[in-house]
Formats: sequence, structure tokens, C-alpha cells
Amino acid sequence: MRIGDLSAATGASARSLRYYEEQGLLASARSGGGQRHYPETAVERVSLIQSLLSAGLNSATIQDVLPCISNEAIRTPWLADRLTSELERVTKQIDDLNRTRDILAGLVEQYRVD
Amino acid sequence: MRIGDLSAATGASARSLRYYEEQGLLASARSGGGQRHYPETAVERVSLIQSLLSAGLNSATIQDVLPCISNEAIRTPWLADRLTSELERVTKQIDDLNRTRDILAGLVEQYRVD
DNA sequence: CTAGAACCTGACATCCGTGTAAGGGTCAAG
DNA sequence: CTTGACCCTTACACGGATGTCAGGTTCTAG
Repeated sequence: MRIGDLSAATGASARSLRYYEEQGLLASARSGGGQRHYPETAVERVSLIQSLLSAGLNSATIQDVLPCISNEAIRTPWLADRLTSELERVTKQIDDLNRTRDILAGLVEQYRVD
Repeated sequence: MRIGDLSAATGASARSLRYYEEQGLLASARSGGGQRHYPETAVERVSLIQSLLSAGLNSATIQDVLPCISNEAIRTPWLADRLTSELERVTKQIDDLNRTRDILAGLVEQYRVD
């Protein structure tokens, strides 16, 4: 599939897909003329990248965590630690957001027109 | 209290406190020489602002939602709707983050060195 | 072959809360 | 009065993913 197809399939803009590639998160094959071609599996990969980005991981961290050229899982204690640390960060973020949701719910109550 | 005290009490930098004021989120009285003075209640207000910012509300939205000059609660259907809509957004964000946490947890499992 | 859609690279713009530096004023203790 | 800590305004910089524009190339349908 070409970049427009992948964009349509994932909701990521073509600009973003090129950026992911530039950051080493997403590989592409090139046609003779230089145009990008992606395997079907790229859809899932982009979806994963989107999830991690929306969780607040930056592209450098995602690159550390998801080596993209080799499909081989690189299992090192360092990587496990890194992932665990990000997991903790996200968990803490969720806790914070839950507190804030309660605050918002309280405000909704307080400001409601009776 | 002066800006340094409020900063120490809340963890927000003086820069941020001035910014909150500039955005209409936080009021201050001024001494003859122009220095800011805050009532004790400012601590709680800043804390609320911090929570809302960390939940992804921008200052314009917070300003809409928390009129700062008047302490009077401005109860309008519009405000209640606005708050409800932000509440829904945060709730959705929490759901997304929970999904991403699961993804990360799965990766931790997958990449763990056995 | 040709038109037009889709793609390419490179560069600059945007958001927005925060950091930071410059240059100067305020305030309280000694 | 002096000193030093604290504060003032103004202005510029940043990060980082994404938008957008320009100028050019590739691909595909007719």
C-alpha cells in the first residue's frame, strides 16, 4: 500500500507517517521512483505508535522501545527496565487524570443550574 | 503572601504564576511598588489550575470555566455544558490511556528477559 | 502520449506552557 | 542609608508533533 492508503487506514496524516519514518519508528520500501510502499502490517504498527504517542511517550523513547528495523525482539534487562519505567509513568498519569476527573465532576455539580 | 511564597507553596514557578494571571486565571493585589500579593486561598486556586492544565485543558478553556475576577458562581447552562464536555474528554482520555497501559504491560511481558 | 492525482523533499510555521536573561525597581533588616 | 534578597516587565527560546507551502517527480487511467 502507498502512503495515502496507509494514511486513510490509520487516520495519521502523510506528514506524520513520513515523520515516523524519519524518527526510525516505521520502515518503508521504495518503488523505483522513490515512492513509499508499506506492508499490511504497517497499519497495526502505526496504530501502536499512535497509542504510545498519545500516552505521552516521545518518538525517541518509542524508538528505544520498539526497534523497528529488526523484527527480532531485543531482550535486554535495560529494555525491560525502560518499558517498566514508562509503564509506571503512564499509570501515574492515569491516577492524576482520575483525580482531575473527580474535580471536574465536582465542578459540574457545583456549577449546574438547578 | 508574595509570589515567592505562593510559588513555594504550590510548586508552580513564579513565571507560571505570572502567566496564569496574564491569562486571567489568577488575580493578585498589588503593593504600592507594584509587587503582587495573594490571599491564602490562592494556594488552592493554583492547585486547581495545575490539575486542570495537567488534564489537558488549555488556559483559554480554564478561563471559560473558572471565571476568576468574580467569585460569584456564574451558573449558566452553557457553562455546565462546557464542563460536561471537558469531563467527557478527560474520561475518554483516561480510557485511551488505560488501553495504552495494557499495551505497555504486554510489551513488558514480551520483552522480559526470562 | 497526456492529464491529473498522488507522491517526493525541504523548509518554515504553529501551539502553549515554561525557562531564562537583561535591566531595573522594591522592601526589610542592619 | 546601605545591602541583599526579592520582585517587576519585556522579550526571546524551546520542545515536538503536526500543518502547510513550494517546486518538482511518479504513477495510472484514458
